[in-house]
Amino acid sequence: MSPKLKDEIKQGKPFESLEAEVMLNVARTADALSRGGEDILKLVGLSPNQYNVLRILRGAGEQGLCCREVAERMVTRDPDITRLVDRLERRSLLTRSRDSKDRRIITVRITPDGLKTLKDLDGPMEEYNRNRLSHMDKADLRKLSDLLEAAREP
Amino acid sequence: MSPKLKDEIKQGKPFESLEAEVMLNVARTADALSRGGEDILKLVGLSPNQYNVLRILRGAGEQGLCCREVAERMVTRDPDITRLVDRLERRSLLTRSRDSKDRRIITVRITPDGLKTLKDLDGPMEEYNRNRLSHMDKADLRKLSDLLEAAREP
DNA sequence: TGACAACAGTCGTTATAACAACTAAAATTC
DNA sequence: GAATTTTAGTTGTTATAACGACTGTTGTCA
Repeated sequence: MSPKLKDEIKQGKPFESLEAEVMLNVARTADALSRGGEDILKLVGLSPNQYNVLRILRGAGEQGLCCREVAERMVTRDPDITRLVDRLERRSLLTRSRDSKDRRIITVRITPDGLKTLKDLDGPMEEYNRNRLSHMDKADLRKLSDLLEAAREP
Repeated sequence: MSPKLKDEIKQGKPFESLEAEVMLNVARTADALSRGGEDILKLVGLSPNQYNVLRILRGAGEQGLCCREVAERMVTRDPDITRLVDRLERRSLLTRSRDSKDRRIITVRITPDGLKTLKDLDGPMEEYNRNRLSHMDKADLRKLSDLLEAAREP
């Protein structure tokens, strides 16, 4: 049975269109692929969004970023950066400091504790990523990645 | 600049691997594509999961489904079907009834109100799906859909 | 048949997401 | 340069998601 037909049966009705099929498959696949990573994050008590913020801050380095910049770089939007940052600050994984020039701005920086937490996760996460997709060859992975970027373009 | 390099800069660090890049792109794309649909659902006060349950029940027809079956067919997992169904029942979009043979089972069925709600959404949702992906040709959409299914296979 | 395992669903609790109104500071405009 | 708009972030509230323990029912098997 074709994979498409299998999904039609699962879903209980045929796809309205190819576009709808893609929409559904993107959502399904995102959910399926994210599970393993989330399980790893649970071991250290981080949500996917918290992990994402820490990685963004690691990338930003010592100068840190303001809340708005963090929000813009997130994989999935989060309308409540304030409290997301709150929780990480409480756990000493990052620091907040008010900018002296523009006093509206709060600069957020990762701490050594935050860096250590990420470092502990790097290996397991990368291993999971590789294993989870090890059944696909490089060419298909490259193609998939490019098509995904194209899909969200406009 | 290549799309890949652009993402590296956005993310603040290079990808560890092609697999990690795919993981990230699936998540990013799922988020980006889902926004428009969620906006449409907000107009009638449904969450994506609630909408998904109603569509599953429409597909199931008059015989309905038990909670476990609904959960299995969902696009994204939801560990709390009970209260998801609670909310829809309170709004008279579905009904619950206990199976007389196996008294553990609760059968869930969509109501005329539920069907009407879905019917009102069909047009706008399908239009959004088509528009959102209208910049891609059919061959690429087909390829993308197939690669996504392959990715979540094992 | 009586103990035990498996299953279907519920419920209590905590944490997080979503929505909207709000404060404070800086930039614009007239 | 006072009034307005924009920007950055916070906070209050409600709804939903996540986690785990729990109840009632059926199936299994010694």
